[in-house]
Amino acid sequence: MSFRQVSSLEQFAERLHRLSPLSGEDRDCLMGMGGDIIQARANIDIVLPGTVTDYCHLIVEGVIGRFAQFSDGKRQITAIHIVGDMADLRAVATPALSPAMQALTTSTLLRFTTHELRAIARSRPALAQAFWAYSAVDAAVVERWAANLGRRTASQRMAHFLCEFGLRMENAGRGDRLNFTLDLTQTQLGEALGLTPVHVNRTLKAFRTQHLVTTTKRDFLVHDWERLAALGDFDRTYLTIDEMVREAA
Amino acid sequence: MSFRQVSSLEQFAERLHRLSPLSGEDRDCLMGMGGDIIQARANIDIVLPGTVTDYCHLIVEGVIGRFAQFSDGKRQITAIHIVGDMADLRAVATPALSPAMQALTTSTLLRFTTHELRAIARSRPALAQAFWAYSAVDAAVVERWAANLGRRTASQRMAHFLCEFGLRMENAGRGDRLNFTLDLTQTQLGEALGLTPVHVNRTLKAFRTQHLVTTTKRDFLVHDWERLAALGDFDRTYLTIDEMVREAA
DNA sequence: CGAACTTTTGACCCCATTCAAAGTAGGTGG
DNA sequence: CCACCTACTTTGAATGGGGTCAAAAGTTCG
Repeated sequence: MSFRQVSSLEQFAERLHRLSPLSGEDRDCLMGMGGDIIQARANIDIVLPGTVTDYCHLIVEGVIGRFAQFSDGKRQITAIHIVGDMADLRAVATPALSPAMQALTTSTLLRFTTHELRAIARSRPALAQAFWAYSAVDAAVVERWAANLGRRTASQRMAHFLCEFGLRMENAGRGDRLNFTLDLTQTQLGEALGLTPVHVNRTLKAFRTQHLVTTTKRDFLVHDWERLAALGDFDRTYLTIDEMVREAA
Repeated sequence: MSFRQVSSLEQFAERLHRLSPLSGEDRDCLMGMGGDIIQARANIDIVLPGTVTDYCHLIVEGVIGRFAQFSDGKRQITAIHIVGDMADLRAVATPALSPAMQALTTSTLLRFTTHELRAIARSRPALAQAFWAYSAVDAAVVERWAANLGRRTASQRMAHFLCEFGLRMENAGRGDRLNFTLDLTQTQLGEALGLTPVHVNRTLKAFRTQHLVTTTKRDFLVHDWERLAALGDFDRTYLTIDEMVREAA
């Protein structure tokens, strides 16, 4: 495996460990998994809607989106994943429920079989526990996002999204919450926010004129995090859960 | 324990078993759990937003809603639970992430400690596996709902909701998909659908004049399931996963 | 039988969509 | 290096779905 692949797998292991302590052996067991490398250009579907796959996907490079598709062809992106995320770990628990996924930028993934993951979960209870906890955090993020989609205006959704994405990029070691690359087209952003591309554009423009953020190409510079977080009603708790979980344990 | 309490716990055990086979002993272990009885009238919060609880809640009677609350006080209901549902099982994996919950009607709950559930999950891998699968199904339902909130019109959301709720009532043995009681106020319905009470009313009125459904008080009678499902882009797959999971295994 | 919720309806407004077109890269081949 | 193509961003004008405000008509229950 290349450095990048090992490194993203290590990130995943580290995240699991923070959620639920793993022994050195548990960790070795994870790192010893055999996976296939998958490359995908932007807008390529990695898992088609309605498909049952026997794989889980770890993001090595790029941005990928989980989505639902409607009969009119429209898509709603329900989760965004970046380096170090295992995008569809819950498929280990219920293979019939693997979500549809799409590469949003040129991406590299490491693909593992649900079979292998289930096997190591069976043999190592600490890993099983950590996997479940990881899925639970993912579910909480989606739930929070559902709330945003239901009740909030375009700028509130955008603000929340920028806060969340910035923090996650920071956690993944790709810039910080005030300065990161959000390499999506405005159409893709619209599919995540439940807005039309046109309105995404207008919303961003408003943010710029209010001096909330500056964008050069797709690099975002946040000028006033407090104001952005207030606007988006952003509560960092649900993202920094790793720490809370440890305290509670 | 009363008949009702035992019966709802059995429903929960049965559901787990369909997701991931349990032995008789696993089942006994579940049925042997000690829980507190909780009663709550409509609109009472069972778990306050932002609270960390050490409990999981099984619905014995009534309808309860999981929700997120915003700083302006508005709420978005992210999941609805009825008899036999364990509403916040994922709290076993991550106690810090127990969602806020509210009784939507007068309800009876059976409350278990996450500690006890975690203990039996640790001692019985089959149960741990089943718990994870149960949480995964819950997450898939929430994800589907997020998609609806993001991209669909009021009538599409309503149609989808009625289809889903009807099927779940049928599965729980409370009427069937064409004929069930949806005992929520239109305000509560609005909080689930991301709509104002006024617009919920108008949407229901439209359904009535189109002869999609009839409502007497809060009893719903669906006249044309096919049309309702088509309107809501309802895909039953994600709810009848129990069967699919068994085929895949 | 009155007080407090609900459901229903009407009138008006606004946020976001739709439709349309111009401007701006980025990339490819001649 | 320019011409051209395709994809993305930006802006304008008109439309509409759902929100807001307000009030009346049912219900439920003490």
